[in-house]
Amino acid sequence: MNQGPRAAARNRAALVAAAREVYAELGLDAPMAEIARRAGVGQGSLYRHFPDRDAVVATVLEENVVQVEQAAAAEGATLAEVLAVLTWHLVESAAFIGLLRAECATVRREELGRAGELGERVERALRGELRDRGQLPADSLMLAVAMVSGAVTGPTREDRERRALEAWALLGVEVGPVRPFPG
Amino acid sequence: MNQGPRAAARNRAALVAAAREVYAELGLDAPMAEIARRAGVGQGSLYRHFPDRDAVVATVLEENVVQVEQAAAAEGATLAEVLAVLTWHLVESAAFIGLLRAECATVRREELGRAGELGERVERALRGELRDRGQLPADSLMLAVAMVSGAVTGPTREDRERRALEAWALLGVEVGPVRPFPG
Amino acid sequence: MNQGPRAAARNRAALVAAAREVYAELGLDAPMAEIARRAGVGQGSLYRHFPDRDAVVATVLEENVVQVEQAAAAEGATLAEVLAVLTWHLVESAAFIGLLRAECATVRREELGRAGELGERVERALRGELRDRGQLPADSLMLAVAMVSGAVTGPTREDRERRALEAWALLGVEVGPVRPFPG
Amino acid sequence: MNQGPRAAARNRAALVAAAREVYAELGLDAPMAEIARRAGVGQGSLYRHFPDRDAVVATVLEENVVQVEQAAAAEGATLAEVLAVLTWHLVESAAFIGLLRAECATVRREELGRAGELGERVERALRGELRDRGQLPADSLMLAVAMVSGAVTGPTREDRERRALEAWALLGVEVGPVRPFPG
DNA sequence: AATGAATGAGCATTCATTCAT
DNA sequence: TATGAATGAATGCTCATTCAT
Repeated sequence: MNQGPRAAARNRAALVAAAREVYAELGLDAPMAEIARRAGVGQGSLYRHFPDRDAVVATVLEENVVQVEQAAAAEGATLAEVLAVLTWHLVESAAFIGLLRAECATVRREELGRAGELGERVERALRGELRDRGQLPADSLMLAVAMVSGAVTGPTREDRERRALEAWALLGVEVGPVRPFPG
Repeated sequence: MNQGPRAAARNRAALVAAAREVYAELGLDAPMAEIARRAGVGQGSLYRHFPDRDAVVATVLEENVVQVEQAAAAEGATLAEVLAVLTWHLVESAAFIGLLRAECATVRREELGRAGELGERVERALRGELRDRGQLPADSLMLAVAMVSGAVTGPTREDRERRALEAWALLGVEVGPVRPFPG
Repeated sequence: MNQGPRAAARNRAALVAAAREVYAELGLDAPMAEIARRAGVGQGSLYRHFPDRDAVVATVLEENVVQVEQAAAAEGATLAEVLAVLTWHLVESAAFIGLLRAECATVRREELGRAGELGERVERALRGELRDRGQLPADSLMLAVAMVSGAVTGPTREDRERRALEAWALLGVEVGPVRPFPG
Repeated sequence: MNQGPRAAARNRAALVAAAREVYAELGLDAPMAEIARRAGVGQGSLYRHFPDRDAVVATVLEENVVQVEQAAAAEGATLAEVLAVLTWHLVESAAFIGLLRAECATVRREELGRAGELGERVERALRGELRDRGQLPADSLMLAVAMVSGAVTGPTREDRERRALEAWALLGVEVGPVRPFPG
């Protein structure tokens, strides 16, 4: 089963994918063992790739954040499009919801580790899109994002997407078709 | 340290207060032992007063919900006033935030036990206030509450209250002075 | 609810009866609280009447033993009759089974406390009956009793009685109609 | 103290041996921690090897049962020889006594988990030996085993073996020299 | 004498993390 | 580098026993 060094990158990717799944299903305090199991690697390998639990969470969030940044950096991106990507990640990833709500939350702060930094990167990405097009005052944008994050609950993907869109509508903010980046 | 049976009611109250504090600081899955310790009683006493963890959570939430219901039932109550009471509890109680966000959440539902019922009681209380005065479509009210719940983060009481009020403002909903019930 | 000193004897009797029931249903390590509850008295009263768990067990067993002794002391008692009373108690009382099996058992000795003494009293009662009538060598009688005790299992009273009688039959020992003393 | 994965099989064996000892000394509801301690491993390791308490009990009993089955399956086995092996295990293992007595006991059944199945396997093994040679009616064989189980008490191995043999003698059943299988 | 609350040790079980292989 | 066993510190909960009333 040990496929040697060549498998290292593959294993890491499998771990991140497994972690994303597991966090979505069981929440952010899911057992580490479950992540390793679902990635098909030993627990030791998990800890070789990530020093501790926070590092896994941060890596999962990193991917969410990077996609939002990429969407924002894309040629001719509109705020509606960037928010659509952000919304897609909210719907998919319980961890991402936590990030955007809990940036400075009093609760479970410790579990989010580098959350502050990641939250700021989301904010920067959105601010860039906001120039001159604001449907919302710039300072309110992250608040709106937190509010939508609060609304994204429900057992199925569809429930969560519907609620997210209703929430944006209630804020009077237009959002493009919800999708990952690149589409 | 044993102050005898006379202290029973006092102990129960201390446990609820301690639980509220602990939930605010450590989240809803805080150790039971911490609640007992902070209330200054043995763990056994905690379990005498509450059969299990859910009962403690439910009791804490019950108090939040009852105040909202009372505010709604008060003579001449307006929606703004009821939302003000609800907002006060959001600001004070991490558990209450969880209740209003997670009513149908996919994750950790089990930790909220009777949450569904409590969430419905809040909804009923608010719907009663909404007749003929709706600044929001009735169906959107609970969604709006969830959104504001999502916004209520921050290390201090003041942070959280400010963010809550900004969130209501962003939704265009008027809210009275944030306070418990009765004032 | 406190009916004063006059109720003391009544309470004690209720506790013994409750203990007998509880031991039959839940085994000898049933919670003390369950006994008090079923007797309708506070736990404190249980501990006023009995210094500790062993004392309760011993008292329950005492009553079993006394009936066997009385049956043996009765005018014109036959071994078959005495064994019938003993068998009745085996069928009714899980604790009594334990006593007769575990007199010197390596297991759970501690729970039986005065068991040795009680076991000897049963033996003396039976030996008295054995004179000149022995279907069994005298030394084997207590062994036979232990063997029958081992056979008395089953979910219902009827199951247990049937098995007890089959066991005596297998040993070639005649037993009268199974009944308490006095009938 | 951690001797690494190589010790896994050794640890498992140590756990089973420790469990057997502990059950013999303290009964089937002995603390799990005691088993781990006596095996010289952490509690976590115990739970790695066995998912829960029942699994430990079942494993201990499984070994007893398997030896009886093997003795029965051996070329030219006689009932006396099979019962000799069964008797050896009764003398050694308090858990095995419990199994054979409690197959349908009303009390603590739950602690035996798969006991029913194991008890049936013993019965099948014995029935196979019984054909055409019956000193006992077939239906009485398991009752006789239960009876002997009831007789096997006493602080030392020698006490228990002597009482077991006396019990079989009282039933008129011939038993070979008490020994494990293979001898 | 009765009550029932309080206590705190004890137990099964889980899980993050370390480590020998 | 990968593995998965070992570890031991929590954690929820139970229960015998004590004690203020």
